[in-house]
Amino acid sequence: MVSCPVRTAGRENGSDRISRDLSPSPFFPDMESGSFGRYPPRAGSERTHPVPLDRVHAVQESLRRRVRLDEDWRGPLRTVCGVDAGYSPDGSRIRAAAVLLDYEGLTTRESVVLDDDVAFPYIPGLLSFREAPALWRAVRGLGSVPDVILCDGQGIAHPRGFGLACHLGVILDVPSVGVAKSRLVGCHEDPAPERGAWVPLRYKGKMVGAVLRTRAGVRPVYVSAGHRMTLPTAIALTLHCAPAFRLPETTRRAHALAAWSTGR
DNA sequence: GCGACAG
DNA sequence: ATCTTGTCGC
Repeated sequence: MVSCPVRTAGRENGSDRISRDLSPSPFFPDMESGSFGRYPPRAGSERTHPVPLDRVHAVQESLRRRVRLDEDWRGPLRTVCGVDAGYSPDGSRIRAAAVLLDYEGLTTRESVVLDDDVAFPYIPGLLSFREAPALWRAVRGLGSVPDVILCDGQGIAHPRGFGLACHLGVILDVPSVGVAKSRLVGCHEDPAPERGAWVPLRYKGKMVGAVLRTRAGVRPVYVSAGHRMTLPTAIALTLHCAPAFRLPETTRRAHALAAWSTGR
């Protein structure tokens, strides 16, 4: 892949902000960047195309066929990547952050932060079309390919079995896990109050994920496999990455970098 | 028709 | 997601 000039900026948290290869994602053939306009529409008379749900759903169904729900570890995990997105106050710009941590110790190795125009509205079930393009660029800007990516959103616990974690995992072909803060679909009981307790998240008669307690007495998180992943491994990874707080360190650090109020 | 609805 | 400080409780 052709790489753009290496750009380094900022030094917040002592983290690198290196951005390589800022090319746009090629995974939206029918919907090149801007085909829906920018969101929200700029004051004046900028037109935004209505989202053709049938076509977008078709793209999800198509990509869903590439999801693999088995593991493919090439040895022990060495790195875990956290990704998250934040928005400008007026909602017109999206900031994507990718942070690479050492799996053991969870120390930060490097991070990439970049901004882009928002080109898709927020629609439950279509979050990945709004955030994946920018997150994809951020992850590809890292100096090395992560062994696994933890996403702030659902994996297969999704209306069409293709949440943000699946989308990112597939287009990057990297194992991924979805760790969402709230439920999108499915039913479940309350997991026991202790850390590590979990109950199945069921949807349409299938177990699509787990409602996992990462911290005693605190609201659980919704874990589901994204790509090249199994639920047991997803749960173990989540617990490993969330040793002290409700959310995984991966997500917490990516969030700190992507939050608009902080940073730039 | 009436809710629900990742971030 | 974002607008926003202190405050009640373990």
